[in-house]
Formats: sequence, structure tokens, C-alpha cells
Amino acid sequence: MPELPEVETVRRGLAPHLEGQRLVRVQVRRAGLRIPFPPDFVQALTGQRVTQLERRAKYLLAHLETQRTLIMHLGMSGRFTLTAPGRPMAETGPHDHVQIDTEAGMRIAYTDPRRFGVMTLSDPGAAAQHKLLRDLGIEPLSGALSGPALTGALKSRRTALKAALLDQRIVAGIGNIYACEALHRAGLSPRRLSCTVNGVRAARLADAIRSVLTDAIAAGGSSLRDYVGADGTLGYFQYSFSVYDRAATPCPKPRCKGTIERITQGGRSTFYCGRCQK
DNA sequence: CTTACGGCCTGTACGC
DNA sequence: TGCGTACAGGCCGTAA
Repeated sequence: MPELPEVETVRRGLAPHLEGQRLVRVQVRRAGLRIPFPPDFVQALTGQRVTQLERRAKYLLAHLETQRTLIMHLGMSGRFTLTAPGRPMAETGPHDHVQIDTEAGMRIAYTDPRRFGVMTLSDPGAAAQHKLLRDLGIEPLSGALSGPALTGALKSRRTALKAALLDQRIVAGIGNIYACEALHRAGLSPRRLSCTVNGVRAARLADAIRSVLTDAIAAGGSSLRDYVGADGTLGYFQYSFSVYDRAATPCPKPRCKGTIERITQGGRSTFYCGRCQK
């Protein structure tokens, strides 16, 4: 489900209810998600105060007073729902795996039918060195994303450009939707060999990645199927897709007479215009 | 070392 | 209606 814009939208929804708050009760309803919870998971969280809720790539990082960090990933189908004090509690469903109650009485429930998500804890002060985070590449909205930085990251890769954009070690936070959309904005073919992207093409790609992610965040992310923001509102960037899931429709680029095609790369669907993406 | 592929798990949409 | 198949926003381990 969620790529960087959706995770950032969730972060913005959760932050006011987590930052500065003490976690008074933590319940887990199974032994883990994609990976098991650490043995001391509940104990290490209970009674702790969250100092800051940060996002790195598609990960949410809740930093605790103990200097440990709750590392969270939504996988494909992960979702948070908030229930304010005094509001009727939603009935617990079979895919509600974690519940966290804050001292303000807010209940934060994590639901994830496919269980591809992750919740785990870092060692004190060592979140950035955690195995899940240490190999992540350029953070696209940090200012580190530039044409030369992309050129450097892509020059040794002998894969299709689309596959390289999905590799979190190169640019972190892009998923299937925004890879397709960024390549269309940049006018670059998803099939192009990664190492051929340099100079003006790399600069265009850096701009396209930044702009598509920024636009999507401004729209509250993309709501497909079951994705909703933390406050239950729906993002609407899906109405702005140029290529994703738009096979056989006309290319929206002005004066381009192409038609959007769907191909398979690395087992994933790629949507692009063969006319204006070279 | 790099790259390609299957698997993880469940839900949904679609064709017959 | 029921069943089988394909596919879904991600990532990892293994094989080549």
C-alpha cells in the first residue's frame, strides 16, 4: 500500500497524538507481523514517552525517552486508526494486531490484513544503524536528491531504470506508483538502462521524483482500496495519476499522442507512454 | 559482488 | 452462486 507520501500523511495524522505522549497501555494480539516482535516489545513501550515521530523513507520512527526507537513499516496493507476518548471503540477485527493507548486516552490501532508490515525496536541511540534502516538510500525530500547524486547512485547499476527506482538502497521511499509517475514526468523510459541516466536526464529525474512526491503529500497521498489516513480521511492523489493503472488511455502530456501501456518488470506492473518516455 | 525470482499473507475483482 | 485465477501500494532470502 503505502509509499512515501502515504507514510508522511500518516505521520502527520499521528504526530499530534503521539509526540510528548506517554504510552500507558500496549497490547499485541499475535507474535509478530512480517518479523516477530522483540521479546520485550510490550514492556519496552509501556509507560514510555514518545519524544518525536519521524519518517525515514517508508518507515515511521517513534523515538522514545529511553533513546530506543519504535520502528514501524506499513507493508502493503498496514493502517492506523485513531479512536478519541469518549468515542465508541471500533470492534476489534481479526487483523487488528497492535493497540496502543496514550495517556490522553487516544487509542491507536494497527491493522494489517497481509501482515507485511513491521513493528520492532532499535537499541538505545542506534536507530540509524538498525538493519532495516542502515542501507536506505537518498531521502528524496531532504535536499540530498540531485541530478549528480542520482547519477552517482545509478551509474554502476545494470538494471532497468524502473527497477532501480524501486531499490530502496538508491532512493528510499519510492514504490510502484510513484516510480511510474516520476518516470513519466521526467520523460524517461522505465526500460532504459540505469547507468545511462546522467546529466540533464538525471536532473530531470531528480526534479520529477521530488515534485511527484511533494504533490502527492499535498493531496494527502493516494487512496486505493483500503488506504486511509490516520484521521480516516481519504487522500486524492489517485485522481492525478498520469500513467498508473491507466493502460489504454491517452497520454495526458500536452501534444503527446501516445497511449499508456502496461508491461511487467520484475514481476510488477509498469505503466508508461512509449511515445514521450525515452 | 550484482541481479532475478519466488515467497510471504489476505482480500478483491473478474471470467466461466 | 460458486470456483478458480490473477493481481495488489513491499520486502527479503536464495539462487544464479
